[in-house]
Amino acid sequence: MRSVSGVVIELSAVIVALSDDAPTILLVPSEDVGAQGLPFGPFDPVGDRTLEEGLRRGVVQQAGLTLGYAEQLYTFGDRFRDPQERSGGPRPVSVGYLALARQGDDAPSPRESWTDWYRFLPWEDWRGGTPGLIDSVIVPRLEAWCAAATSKAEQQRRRDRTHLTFALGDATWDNERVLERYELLYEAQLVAESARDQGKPLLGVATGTPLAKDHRRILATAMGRLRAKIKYRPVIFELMPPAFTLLQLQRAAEALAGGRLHKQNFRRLVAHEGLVEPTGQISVQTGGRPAELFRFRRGVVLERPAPGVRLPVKRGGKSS
Amino acid sequence: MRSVSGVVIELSAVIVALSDDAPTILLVPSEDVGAQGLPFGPFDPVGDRTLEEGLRRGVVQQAGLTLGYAEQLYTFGDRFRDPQERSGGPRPVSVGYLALARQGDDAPSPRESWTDWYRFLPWEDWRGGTPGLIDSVIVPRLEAWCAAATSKAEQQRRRDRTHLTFALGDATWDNERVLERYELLYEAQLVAESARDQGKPLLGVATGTPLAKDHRRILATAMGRLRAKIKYRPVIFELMPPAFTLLQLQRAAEALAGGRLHKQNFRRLVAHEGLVEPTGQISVQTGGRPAELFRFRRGVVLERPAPGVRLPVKRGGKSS
DNA sequence: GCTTAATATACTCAAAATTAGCATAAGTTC
DNA sequence: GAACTTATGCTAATTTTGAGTATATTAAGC
Repeated sequence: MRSVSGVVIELSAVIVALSDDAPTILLVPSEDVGAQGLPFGPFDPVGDRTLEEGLRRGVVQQAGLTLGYAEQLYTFGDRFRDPQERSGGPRPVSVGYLALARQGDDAPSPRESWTDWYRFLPWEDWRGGTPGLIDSVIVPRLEAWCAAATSKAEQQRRRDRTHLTFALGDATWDNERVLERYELLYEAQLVAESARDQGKPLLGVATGTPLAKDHRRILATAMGRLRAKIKYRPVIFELMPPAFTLLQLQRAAEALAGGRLHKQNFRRLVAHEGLVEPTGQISVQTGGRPAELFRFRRGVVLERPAPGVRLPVKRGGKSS
Repeated sequence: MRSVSGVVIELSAVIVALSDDAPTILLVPSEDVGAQGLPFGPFDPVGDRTLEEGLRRGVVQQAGLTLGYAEQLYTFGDRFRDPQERSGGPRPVSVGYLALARQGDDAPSPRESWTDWYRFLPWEDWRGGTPGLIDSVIVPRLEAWCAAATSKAEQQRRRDRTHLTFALGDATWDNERVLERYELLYEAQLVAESARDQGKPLLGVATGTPLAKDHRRILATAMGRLRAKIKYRPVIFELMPPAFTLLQLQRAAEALAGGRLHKQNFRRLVAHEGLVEPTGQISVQTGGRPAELFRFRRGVVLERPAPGVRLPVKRGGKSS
């Protein structure tokens, strides 16, 4: 095996916390003009025993934050994922991580900011119904992109992909296909990064706020993974305070999943799975009848094969 | 950001194919004495546009095989994952991939061999009931390992982990926790790699056949991922011939999942989900009533949100 | 040609889970 | 006290699952 030089391994993190009903991510200033980026740092093959250890060290250094839960997401190595590579920089390969933090665990220093993750992927938030952006901008421009294909076969492939990921026709919206949607918008030149990465000017309106390098792609990967994971592992409790009401838990699940849930069924499922146990205390800040406070029941992980919050999606209905 | 040298990126692949009722993986000779290894090659930051492209190029070079389906699994970077690192080698970071091939698509050259993957993780195959190895070797030695913990708290943690992953007590066997089981056995010194990686002699019997470096860990990751994936993506058809009987499909699912399925319910689920369509032809090589031949129905991916083979596990029952 | 064995496939029936509510309880605001 | 919130209990219709039984169609042995 010949040794290859000119590679640099970066470790980047999507650090998620919940602030009221918004899932937020930690961002830092970036070298890219006019864009923020994810916190990241170099992997040190001499000092770091594992990749994850390097990530934790780097995040402490860059953001002054000590991480709790962290899991590896994906390794991003496409050429020119960092536009700087064009001007002769080394080939950066980035190992992306998803990390969860409780809001207020550490106060971020002024250089960092927690930002609603739907600012970058606004089409992913269906809590208030279909996002207007989809009907007004995304669908028309995707249709144009489909029609612009050179061959009939390619046209059909584009249509299938568009319908599948954006739930046109009779397909249903799959909240886990976050990355597929971002990649489609990237190919169809609907996000600012497509033009930027090719060094071309942007045509038309871009959707969502761009991030540095390929960080929006990493965010999309993280969102998809987290949405999948809350269904079979109790990771949502890493984001909750030690005690919470069932409605708070529901709002958290809705914030991550990007859709509304059926309240009575949600509480039935949560209770039935034994995910939580009552603390005996009562919350009075509800604005209505006081609610019982619950805590995560650690024992579930030993009882159920795949403990997570089930998501009884609400379709037509009126009750809240 | 300071540039760090002394890192080498490797791309390794778990290439799975089905041979009769055995899932097999492609292995190549390894520098490690007495062990085979996964095919791998270096990532070339100059020539390879993407990591996956590098993988495909490397696999063609090393194994003469052209890959169909491939997905990234995980990036392995623990120190001393390659024992050679101790003697001053560079720090190897390996991006692991899962790839699927149809048996017979390419004839392997004599240096490679397709080998039953349960040879390396024999405790994962429950098709013939609980593997004898678990009761005879694994459970007794894991119990000794639990008892050997220094503190009561650590003892309890080890017991919980053992019960959860190996389904002792009232826990149920979760066929996706392949990696967790391997890592437990590694920590408990039940696999040859634990001693080898510490440069110590092996105490007692080792379970399963070892592989080079951390390749058994990569295999465990691949097996867990594939077992999860067949349930929500139609990847199993990448391993099947173009036309097959429902029993052949069931045997394939059982081989991957490592357990028996309920025949009547399996066919009901497969038919109900619209995963397959009849070809109109009949297979005569059944040894009984001839079976209808089916093919994968590509349309499903556009209709169902998560099309995959459901696995109606068989518990007590007698009917085959 | 008949029995036995294998496999394929159709159909059933009870239990469990899900969906989509209604109804009532217990507070706050004006 | 009326109107409005939110919490929580309960239910009826439907769908899905689990675990079969029953029957069909072939091959092999005698």
